[in-house]
Amino acid sequence: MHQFWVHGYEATSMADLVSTTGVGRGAIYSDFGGKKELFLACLSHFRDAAVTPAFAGVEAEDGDLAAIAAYLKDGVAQIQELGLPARGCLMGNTLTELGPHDDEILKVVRAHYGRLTRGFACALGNEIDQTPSNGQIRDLAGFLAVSVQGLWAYARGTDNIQSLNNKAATLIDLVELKLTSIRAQVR
Amino acid sequence: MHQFWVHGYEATSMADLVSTTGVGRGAIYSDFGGKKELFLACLSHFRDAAVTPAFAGVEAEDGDLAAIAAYLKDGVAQIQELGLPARGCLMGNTLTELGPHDDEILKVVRAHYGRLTRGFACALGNEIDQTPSNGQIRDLAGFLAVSVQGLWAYARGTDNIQSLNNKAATLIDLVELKLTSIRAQVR
DNA sequence: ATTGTAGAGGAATGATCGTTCCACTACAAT
DNA sequence: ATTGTAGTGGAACGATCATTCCTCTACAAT
Repeated sequence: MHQFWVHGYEATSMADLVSTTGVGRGAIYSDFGGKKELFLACLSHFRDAAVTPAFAGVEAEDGDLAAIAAYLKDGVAQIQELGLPARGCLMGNTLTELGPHDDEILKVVRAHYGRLTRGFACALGNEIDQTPSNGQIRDLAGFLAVSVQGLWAYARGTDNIQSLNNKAATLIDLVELKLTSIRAQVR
Repeated sequence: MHQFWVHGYEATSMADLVSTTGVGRGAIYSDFGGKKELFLACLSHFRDAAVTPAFAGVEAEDGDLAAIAAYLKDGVAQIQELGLPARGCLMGNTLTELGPHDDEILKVVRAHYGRLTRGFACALGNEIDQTPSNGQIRDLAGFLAVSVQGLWAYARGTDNIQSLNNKAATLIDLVELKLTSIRAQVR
């Protein structure tokens, strides 16, 4: 998975995968079928092993803005641990590289965006005691998903961890501001 | 340029470039030197022919939030004209694909992010009669650059123009809210 | 009409691509 | 000890990759 994550799909050869995983060519083809099927399996594994634990706090029943802030903060902290430049989000990287060219893969990435939006919407809904289907909440959640992906993409090109922290903090700040604005207008 | 823009660097072969441009192989190599040099020339051409005119309103002496909103609105309108899914931003696509792997290209993309941030900062500074070097303005501008790139990346995977409009409108809405908050705190 | 030159496009370079096949090894089950 | 099985890694497939070289055409300048 890491090879695809760092280098992308096209720039990763089967020889790379054999050498970095230690798994023989034959085994890869008999277990997965081919390069694309292996990649799809990596997307699933990324979803389960990387996204699910990182996003669990937001998706929790009692998720709130603090959970979203923690998700971002942990993400940036993890990037710092692993060293810059970062790998970004495999889903976001894949959307950029293969989104317009492979419907099967696009479906997976779209589902990821939907999941992010849904998770953010629930957490934001808890903040204002509204259902996540509230129009303003849905819009704000969708924007959050796009902005967060923009942040992870940006992380692939910067060597300044502080700029990442600033942008994450600014995002949370803006969302908080919007929430108080919504609360005032509801009242 | 379009070939790189749509398909990315790795997925574009010299044969593709020869057939889509109508320029002979020999001419490409004698004029540019090779694939990577041609790609760098495309990045420059993208900057001058696509970014500069689209971003001119924001970079103008009297740029303001309305100019930023117009930049986004025009961008989405152009995407709608050309049909979804969109091509995204060549700079953003390149950051994701090649950012961590080619320093020379990364330099160009970073310069683009710097340009966006600077343009946004000036326009936002005009809104609150502050210098663009104001800390809050700089942070907000940097966040704007990242969010906008996230939006163009998202455009590569959606077939719903309305969702793009919503996200762009939400971004402007949040920035406006933040500006009024800054104004209140300055007063 | 002759010359100079810029570009098109075919041929061929070695390298690498994804993929298939298969001989061989390692090891668990009986 | 024998059998069954899962996985390794080498050989080779045709296809395609970026790149170089070169021939031929088209056209402007003289």
